[in-house]
Amino acid sequence: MAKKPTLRDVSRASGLSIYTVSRALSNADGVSPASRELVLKAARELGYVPNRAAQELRKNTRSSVAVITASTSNYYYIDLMKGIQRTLRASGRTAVVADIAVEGYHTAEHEDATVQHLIQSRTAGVISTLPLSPHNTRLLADWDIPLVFVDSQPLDNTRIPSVTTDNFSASMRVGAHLAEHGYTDWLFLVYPALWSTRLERERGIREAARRHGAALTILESENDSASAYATLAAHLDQGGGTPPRAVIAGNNPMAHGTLHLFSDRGVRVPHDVAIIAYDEFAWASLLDPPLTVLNEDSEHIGVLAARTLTRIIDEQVEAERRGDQPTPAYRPEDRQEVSADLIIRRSCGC
Amino acid sequence: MAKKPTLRDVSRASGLSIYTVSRALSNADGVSPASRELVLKAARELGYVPNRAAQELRKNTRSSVAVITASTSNYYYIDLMKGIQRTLRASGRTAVVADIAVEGYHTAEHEDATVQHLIQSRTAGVISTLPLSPHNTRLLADWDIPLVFVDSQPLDNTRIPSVTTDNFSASMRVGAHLAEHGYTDWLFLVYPALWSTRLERERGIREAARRHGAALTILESENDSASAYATLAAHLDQGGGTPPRAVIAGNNPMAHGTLHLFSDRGVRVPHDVAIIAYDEFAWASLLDPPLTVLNEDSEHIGVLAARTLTRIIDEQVEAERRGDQPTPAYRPEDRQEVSADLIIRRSCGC
DNA sequence: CGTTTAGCCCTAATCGTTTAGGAGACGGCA
DNA sequence: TGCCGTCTCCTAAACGATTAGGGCTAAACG
Repeated sequence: MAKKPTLRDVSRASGLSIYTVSRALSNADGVSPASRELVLKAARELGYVPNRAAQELRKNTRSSVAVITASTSNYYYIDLMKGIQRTLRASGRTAVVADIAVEGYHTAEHEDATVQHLIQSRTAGVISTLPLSPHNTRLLADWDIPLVFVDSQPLDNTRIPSVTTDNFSASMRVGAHLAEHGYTDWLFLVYPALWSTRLERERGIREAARRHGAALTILESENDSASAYATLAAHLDQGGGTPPRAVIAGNNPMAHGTLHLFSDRGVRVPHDVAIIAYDEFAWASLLDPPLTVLNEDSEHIGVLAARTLTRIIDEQVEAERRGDQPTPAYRPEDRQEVSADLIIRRSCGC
Repeated sequence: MAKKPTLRDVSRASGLSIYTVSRALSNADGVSPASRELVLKAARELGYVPNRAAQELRKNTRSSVAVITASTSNYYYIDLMKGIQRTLRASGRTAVVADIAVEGYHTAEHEDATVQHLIQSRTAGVISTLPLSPHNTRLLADWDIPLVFVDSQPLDNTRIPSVTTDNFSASMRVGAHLAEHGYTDWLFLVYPALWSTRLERERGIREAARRHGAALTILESENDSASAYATLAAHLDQGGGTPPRAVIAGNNPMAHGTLHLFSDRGVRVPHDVAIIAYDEFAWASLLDPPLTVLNEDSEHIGVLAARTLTRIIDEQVEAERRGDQPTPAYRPEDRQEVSADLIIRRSCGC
């Protein structure tokens, strides 16, 4: 098509003014059935499709919500996104994912650039799986862009809504189970604290080790399978200490790296070393051995997050319509916590 | 913030005209260093962020590319997206995924709605993992939106770029390997032909069965793990025929359903039945037994698709700048085919 | 018959940018 | 001094939609 048809073209073709065309197409009243018919026919024949940029500019609305993640290769995000997408679809909004990590690594500059980008496009709302820098959360607040954290919380700001797992209790449960098996030498392989779930998970595991009198080593790796593999391998090779009796894998990539290493080295699970991992996923039950896993229902978490976000956005546009301040209205009950249970399979020794 | 700062505000604050402010911020020349400094300072103080909708409207440009998928729960898409995102980032564009399936099911109306949505937002380009309806491909063409297919091809249109796997040869390779093991009774569990890779895969398997004199049953299921499980279970229960000696799982969800069923029923793999699946994924080597798999490098496919798409878009904006027709320029060499090799593990009986 | 009311439609302003077409100042040169 | 470039900056017109405010016509009412 040489030139894309605009309202003006439909107006010309139908012999009615731009105003009437606009009203007719948006199904508003003040247009006679005959004119409406005329307009629709002309629009159909021209293949007219409204220009969203122009609409958003004029109406000062926006239709998409951003989900901030880092390293989406974690399968956990798939289910999360599924829940978010499903919930959002109902309200006619779309979710776009903004991956904050470049080549797997998170940098402050790139976080800043991403947030800047979101503001430029005047995003309707943000769901973040990472605690953003104070500067960036403030920036979003300045622009009245509602924010919901999932599985993460900025340390300083307790007002912003979030959906988190009760990782402390869950971790205690993991520890208790290991203790039941009589294991007293644990290794906790974790990702960096940038992903803030790390904190509560670590606190819970530490507390469990203390209560059950287990020796605990904490090993930190980058948040991907290859790093997990390498870090754990280096630790084991380093000799000195005996290998642990149980490994707790902090998330999906950690579990993958661990199992991979043990498989390569012929370490038998759970005979030589037991494994419990965080985050259930589709293939866990089909692994060799089936993986004992802490199950947080990430799809459900996605649904909850998307639901509170849409509510806040809806209230916001309502307020704007009334001429009130469009500041997002956060409520105390918007901070939700869901629990996680242990799915016991074979890798723990059961 | 009560009112979001606009160019006009920066203009007022700096005492310079909107024109000068715009030029200064976009780093164009025709602005004295002193004025530029003034503008930047004012913009910084006000916290000015340009409004993308206004920019895109005025400049008639757009910055995001859409990836059309159905049922993203297939892990295959993660790697694909990774490749796409990585390539796109370099050119300053963003990828948004448009999932065409509602609750796992594809409908023509929803495909139409999605394409309509993409046109409304004047997407810069589209990468589709599904062959779209002729109507929709024509619509995108009418709006001069470049299109690249990955692992799919519309039946009628051979002009549009695509990156596909040589599924026919790959399937022949699968068949040959099964024959080497001496299996003569195969079952091919596949997803619907909506995902057009199905066609070549089926053709290859059929041809292989013919050449090696194997009996072949083809079983179609919906494209998700649960359906695969149910369909296969029903087929086995139906009795009459003996269970097959080898199962070929058409993709990731099919493999998951199959392994799940066999695991539930105590069918030993590969002792009782051998399995080969399409599409390598991170956990394949850690399954019980390690899964023999056809490896198409989906991240690489993503890179190739994104690369040709950006090239076409760039040429398009260049043409537009010159005042030429902005029709996307497709070249014959934009139809690329990559090969896939068999990763032999244990599930085939090796 | 004059006045009101309702229904339909139009003109024109507006959203926040970019940019074509000049205008003014200033220095250099004949 | 007069003329001409060069720099710098400005005014105003787009881009494609929505919508406030008003005008016209015809029916309804007294």
